[in-house]
Amino acid sequence: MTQCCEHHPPEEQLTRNQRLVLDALRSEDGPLTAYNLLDRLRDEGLRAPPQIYRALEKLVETGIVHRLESRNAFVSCNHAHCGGQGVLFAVCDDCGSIEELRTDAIDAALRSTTEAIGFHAHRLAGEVRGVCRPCGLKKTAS
Amino acid sequence: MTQCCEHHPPEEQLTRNQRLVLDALRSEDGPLTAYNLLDRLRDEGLRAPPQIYRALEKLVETGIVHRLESRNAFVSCNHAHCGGQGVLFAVCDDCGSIEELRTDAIDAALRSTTEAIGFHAHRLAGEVRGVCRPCGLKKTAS
DNA sequence: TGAAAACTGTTATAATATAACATAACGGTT
DNA sequence: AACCGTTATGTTATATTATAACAGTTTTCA
Ligand SMILES: [Zn+2]
Ligand SMILES: [Zn+2]
Ligand SMILES: [Zn+2]
Ligand SMILES: [Zn+2]
Repeated sequence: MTQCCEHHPPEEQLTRNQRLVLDALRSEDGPLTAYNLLDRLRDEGLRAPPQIYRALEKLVETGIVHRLESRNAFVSCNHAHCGGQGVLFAVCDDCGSIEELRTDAIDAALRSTTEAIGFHAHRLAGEVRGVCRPCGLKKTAS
Repeated sequence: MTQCCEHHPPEEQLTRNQRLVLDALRSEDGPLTAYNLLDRLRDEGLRAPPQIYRALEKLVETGIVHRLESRNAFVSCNHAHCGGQGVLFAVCDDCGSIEELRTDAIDAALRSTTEAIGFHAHRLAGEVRGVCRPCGLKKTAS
């Protein structure tokens, strides 16, 4: 969370804009788009898209924040991603909720798949569509 | 390729615009963006983005074409995806080449990961970043 | 045949992201 | 302190990606 290993720069080194963006993402439990963030941070002096995108770029690079590709949105992460594990979201087709999964169980299978074609895998990024537990229960109830 | 099972509508049923877009994608070995396609198909009478996006929507829905999220681009597929297997691309960080992988080997691990949280998974969509075989060989050579 | 559904063409606009440039703050060296 | 390279910032303008909305046409099929 704070600093799990030598790979991650400590959060204290974040710049003002990076910190503002990160805090905004943390204070939200779902994903936010760059323009959502811009709206929320205008009062703090962030007025133009590049300011947001630059902060996001750095945060994503260090793995504190992930980009949710299918929605052009960003979420803060409280996993570690130390050894270079992947980033995988479970996205509910019914309610749109998302949850980040650990890829540990998948990594071995993934590796064998890529090795078969001589591809040297670094990390997986993906999304699983499906139905979350609450939505599943609602369905069987009805 | 043509029709592998009852899930896929036969390609003969594609409309003119869908066929034009599909053929354009097939004639290219890499991914194309919607606007790339628009440029290539202007002479065939496709002049506006919605015409391209609508065709793509249908093609992606039926699984003949995939969307490469990290690039906002589209690629034709020659796998089957019958049982609802996922869509997974290996993307080379060095040369940008892409290759579609089968997800069979990782489906089980994925399932156990999602079941652990009560999520009922339908299908995976993702990308593995890494280094492709040719680029790997170039590196060790140098 | 005749209504519903799907596809088409078109214009306009929304939403997402980056280029380019000028300035300011930071960090280490002399 | 003065210097210099690097990184971060603010700003304007623009590029890129995607959809809304509407009118007309074709296809499907009861
Ligand atoms: Zn994470
Ligand atoms: Zn749900
Ligand atoms: Zn495929
Ligand atoms: Zn390569």
